[in-house]
Amino acid sequence: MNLRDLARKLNLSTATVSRALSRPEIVAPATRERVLQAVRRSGYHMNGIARSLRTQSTRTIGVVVSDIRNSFSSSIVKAVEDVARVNGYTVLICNADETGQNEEAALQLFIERKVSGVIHCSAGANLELLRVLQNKSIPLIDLDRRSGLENVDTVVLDNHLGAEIATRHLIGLGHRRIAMISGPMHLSNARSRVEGFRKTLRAAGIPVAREYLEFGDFRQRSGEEAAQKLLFLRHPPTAVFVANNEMMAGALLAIRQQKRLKVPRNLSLIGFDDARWAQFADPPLTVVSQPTEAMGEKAAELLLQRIQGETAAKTIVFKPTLVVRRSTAAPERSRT
Amino acid sequence: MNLRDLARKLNLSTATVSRALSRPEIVAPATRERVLQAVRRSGYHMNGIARSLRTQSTRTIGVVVSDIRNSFSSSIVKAVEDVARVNGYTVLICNADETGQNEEAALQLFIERKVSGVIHCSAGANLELLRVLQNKSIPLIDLDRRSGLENVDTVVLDNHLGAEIATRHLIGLGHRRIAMISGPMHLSNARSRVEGFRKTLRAAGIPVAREYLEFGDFRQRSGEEAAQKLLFLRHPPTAVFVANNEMMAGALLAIRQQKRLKVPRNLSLIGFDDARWAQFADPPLTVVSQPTEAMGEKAAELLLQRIQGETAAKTIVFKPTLVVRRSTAAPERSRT
DNA sequence: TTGTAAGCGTTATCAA
DNA sequence: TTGATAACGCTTACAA
Repeated sequence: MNLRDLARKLNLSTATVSRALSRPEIVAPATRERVLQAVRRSGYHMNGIARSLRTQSTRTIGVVVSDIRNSFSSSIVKAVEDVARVNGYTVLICNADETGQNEEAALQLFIERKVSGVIHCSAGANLELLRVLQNKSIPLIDLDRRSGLENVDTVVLDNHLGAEIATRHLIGLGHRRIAMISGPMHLSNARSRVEGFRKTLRAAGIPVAREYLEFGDFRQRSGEEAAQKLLFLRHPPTAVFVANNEMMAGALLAIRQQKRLKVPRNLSLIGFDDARWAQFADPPLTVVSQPTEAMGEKAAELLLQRIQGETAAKTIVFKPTLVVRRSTAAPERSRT
Repeated sequence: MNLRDLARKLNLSTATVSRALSRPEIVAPATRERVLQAVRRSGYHMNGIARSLRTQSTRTIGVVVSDIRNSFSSSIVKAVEDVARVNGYTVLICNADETGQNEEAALQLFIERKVSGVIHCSAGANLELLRVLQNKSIPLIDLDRRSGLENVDTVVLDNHLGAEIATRHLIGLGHRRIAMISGPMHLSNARSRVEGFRKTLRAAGIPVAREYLEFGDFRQRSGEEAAQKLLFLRHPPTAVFVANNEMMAGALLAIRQQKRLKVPRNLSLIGFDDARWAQFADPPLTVVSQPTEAMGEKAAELLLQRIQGETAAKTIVFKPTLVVRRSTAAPERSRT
């Protein structure tokens, strides 16, 4: 059942039926009703593919998230979908699973599927492919992680500040042996967090020991391994700043294996991103919180503006806040 | 840049170029190479919309999840996407956010977008719309929750058994005042869990008090409210079985507000679905675990088979397991 | 207000 | 092995 069949049944032209459905106001009320009734009765459904081909518009926005199982991504997806929905757009979601290759596959897909715009959290995809999108003038938003592309709308957290807040909190508590479990340095957010960490330590006159800086890949497993190394150091740190929530889960796992080790008594722990479980954890986690949903919303809004013709590339930077719970405390006297 | 342009540039017909790209083996090696090179050079990308229109196939599978922020959904999405990818399919995800209306909107969208098949976790959508899909012979899988449709592929957990396991665990510990926070009764999984709970209590000769059965909507907030009611009962329960992880988060919030109340000393708590955070919670949560990823994979595989012509509707039932952690214990002597 | 007909970018049929 | 051409189902000039 397509428009033609419907038109034939009603003794109308396909043009009229099409108009009755897409722009009802320009068709005579009587015929409009006739068409609408026939649609209901016959169970006709528009072929969106055909329409998209004809109008050269899919009203779809492609989203690549870095890791769909990370609650950060869920929040982003939810926020984006919500604003897309009210604007009559739909969302095509792909999971990069923290690998640039998957991200590239997703972008490739978006090109073929002719999405109206793309929101993407870089997992390290090649810039060339992103340039292709730009050349095809597919609006693009960098979210959470800067791709390195010039002249692109960007929605990020002030990661440097986030790391600074975390580090200062630890220093303020009296820690001097402070370690960090960072994300991979090819990601902008990881870089900023490391930088904020380093600068803050230096500003406080605390040397940044090489062995106190571990690099993971923002996934649980790497957090576990990094924590393990840190714990077995000759002079283990008294506090660890973990740069994302997945790695924090891993770190918790590693720490739990050392029966003797109690957080925060023997080790303070501060995380990045206030996942819902952070407050339920044992102990409740002190974290740097980011306004995840707001970031997702903003990205979607920016993208929609771009799609509607806005040309100036904006960069929006959100501010993190410190949420003090019970995983951080002053270091033990005995160990200092 | 489209096929025609490319063909012109190469002095070939569009037909040949098309073939060189879609079925390279039926075109002369020399021309094939020529085409492939031109594609690389010119940065040509297939128009998937046009192809879909022509071939009447989108190779897209639509997924409606009940609540994208629930980690259960993330796992499903990840699993489905993974098997879709290796089979050359892509995934269109929609979030029902536990409301039938959103679910219906998603299904409507899937019809228009001509998805090859649908996996859906019912949030209570009208059966009529699902029948429309069936009439259009769009393969459909019920996942986690039975829609009530007859003759449909189904992938579910043995929820009755899950509730039985949970309840028996509590009874075995010595509890007799056992409450349950259930999901909404219009969802099949909620119904089965309540049924399993009731039957197990009855079998143990424990009366099922009306005020010990609270109904939420599978979201955090409702879990919090339900727990609150339970806690303020004249004779509060000594154990609570919470029917999903979101409501468990809410219950934890409510319980935490009663400073005096310690889990499991004064109250045992058992959850449903072993979300990653359950093991990090304070105390680590005893839960009924379901093989979430396996369920998602199976659903995707079943759907793919259906798309490829399989006609028999299968029902796959996965088995839950008990994961005992530290949120359950024998009831206090003094309160019994 | 409605109808005619072209065209969106592919693939598939048939003929060369 | 390749080419000419007709679809796929819609929207939109333009004409009536």
